[in-house]
Amino acid sequence: MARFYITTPIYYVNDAPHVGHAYTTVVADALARWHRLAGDDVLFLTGTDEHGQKVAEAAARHGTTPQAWTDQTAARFHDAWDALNVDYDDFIRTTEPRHHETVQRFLSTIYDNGYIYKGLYRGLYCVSCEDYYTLEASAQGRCPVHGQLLTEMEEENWFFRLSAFEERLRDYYDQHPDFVTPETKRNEAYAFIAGGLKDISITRTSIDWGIPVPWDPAHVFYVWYDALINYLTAIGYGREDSSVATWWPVSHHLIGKEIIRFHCVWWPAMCLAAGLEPPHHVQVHGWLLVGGQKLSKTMAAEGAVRLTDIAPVTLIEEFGVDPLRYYLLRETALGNDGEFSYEGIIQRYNVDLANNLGNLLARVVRVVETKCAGLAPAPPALAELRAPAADAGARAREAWERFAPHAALEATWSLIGATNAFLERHAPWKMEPGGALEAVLGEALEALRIVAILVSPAMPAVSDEIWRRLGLAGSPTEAGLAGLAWGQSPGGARLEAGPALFPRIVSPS
RNA sequence: AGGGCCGUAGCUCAGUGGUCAGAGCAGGGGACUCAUAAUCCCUGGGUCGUGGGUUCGAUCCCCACCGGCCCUACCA
Repeated sequence: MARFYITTPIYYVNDAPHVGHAYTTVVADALARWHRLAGDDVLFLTGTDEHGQKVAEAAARHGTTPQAWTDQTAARFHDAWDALNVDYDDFIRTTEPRHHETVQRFLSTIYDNGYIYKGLYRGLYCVSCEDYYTLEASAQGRCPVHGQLLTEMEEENWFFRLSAFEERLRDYYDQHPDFVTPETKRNEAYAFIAGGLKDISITRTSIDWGIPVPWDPAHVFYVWYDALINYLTAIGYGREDSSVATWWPVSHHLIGKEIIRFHCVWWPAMCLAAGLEPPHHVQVHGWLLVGGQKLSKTMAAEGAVRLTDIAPVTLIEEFGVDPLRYYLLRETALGNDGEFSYEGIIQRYNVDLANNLGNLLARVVRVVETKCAGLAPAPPALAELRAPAADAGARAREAWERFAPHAALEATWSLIGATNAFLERHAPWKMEPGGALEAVLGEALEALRIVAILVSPAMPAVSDEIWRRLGLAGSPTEAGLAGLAWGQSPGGARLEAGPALFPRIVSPS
């Protein structure tokens, strides 16, 4: 049996869940659902990143402990994913004991292998940013953001010998051309490696909200160092090695483009340092942009846009869970930046969902009601829609397998379009009762049954509802990919009309 | 500031070293009335950011510039 291990980044708890987080998570969920549909053994992991200075400070500001603070803030994330019908298999929090254990094992191994040493971190510090900049990153000794003079500060830290892996990383990239997709992002990571790697500081003494360094308890690991390792914690690294052997070779990390360096350079190097193969695949996606500007905290603070303030729940209330999921998956090609707008959601909703899909179901069910007493005719074996259905299924399958949900949905909608056109050609509403009429309607119903399956990774609830209204036994997920084959409707089922699946949105605000 | 990605029809985006550069939506024309004023058919021709260069020939290759964005010890 094929296996599929998909991860999202773990989200930093200080952020409130916003549309950007939802985007990544929904994509991962849809991919996981597709693979389950295909009968694969799937492990879908998401979670929260809970260490670091910012968290400790936020907790202090709220007059509570970091642990109590993260208990609250982490809850916002799994609540959001529940609201979005995200069916994750595991939700990891970096404050969990299992994670501490794995991190210490993993980094001790790297230490034992000689890739961690003590050094002096010297950096230029910006008081306003509360952050360090390297000399190269600074604007002639001034903060690139604030323009103030930077002060030089230094700190004794443990360093990871990243520089030792330049050659091995290049070899790995050369031997695994699909390690990072899409190709432009791969090139970006590769160019960074080829440009030369410097050792990086991986511990802090200035804070204590982190995982202690086993061999030097005065230090805690820098957040990113412990965060990346969550992907191994969840599969039992250092605790259940057989599970690592099962899942690590089929691991897929879904990440946003801003964290390419961590996942495509640091992380594979860390794995190599620990004597582990790098992850199997990293899929990078772009950003949702609003009016050409990113949904960032900085912009929000400046009042330019406030979309990070848009909670997924707000959009769910306005459009429904599945329409939102559909929009996120369909609107932009994974890997590219995409435009995010209310107008865009409304258009997708009205055109793709209400007019094409919802209306198709409504018109077919209506004609069956009036002409066939509401009983579904079985599909004919010789059918015009058989080829378009097979084609849509094949294209959708190929698209999901190459992490292209937008293309999978586009393929699915080609079948919906073909079915609407088919109805126009035959005009069953004008036909006399009889075999010919039943054949036409049977065909249309069969196409809808297949659409219900194809649409299930993106819109699970809608998929189930279509299935139910078609009077079919079982469920689309139970039918699986085998259910895509033409001619499986038994016929004779009683259809249910029901209210509009997607009532048109008439007057957008 | 340095490194990187991107800039294609009104909008959102595909795409290729060379026959007329594509799709969806919007717009225009027609058909139909089963359906959520839905559906179906036809249609419009955009200096492929700007200026150079390489080439027999570039939107796709190289350089510069302009604009947007990402990274450079927060961050999908």
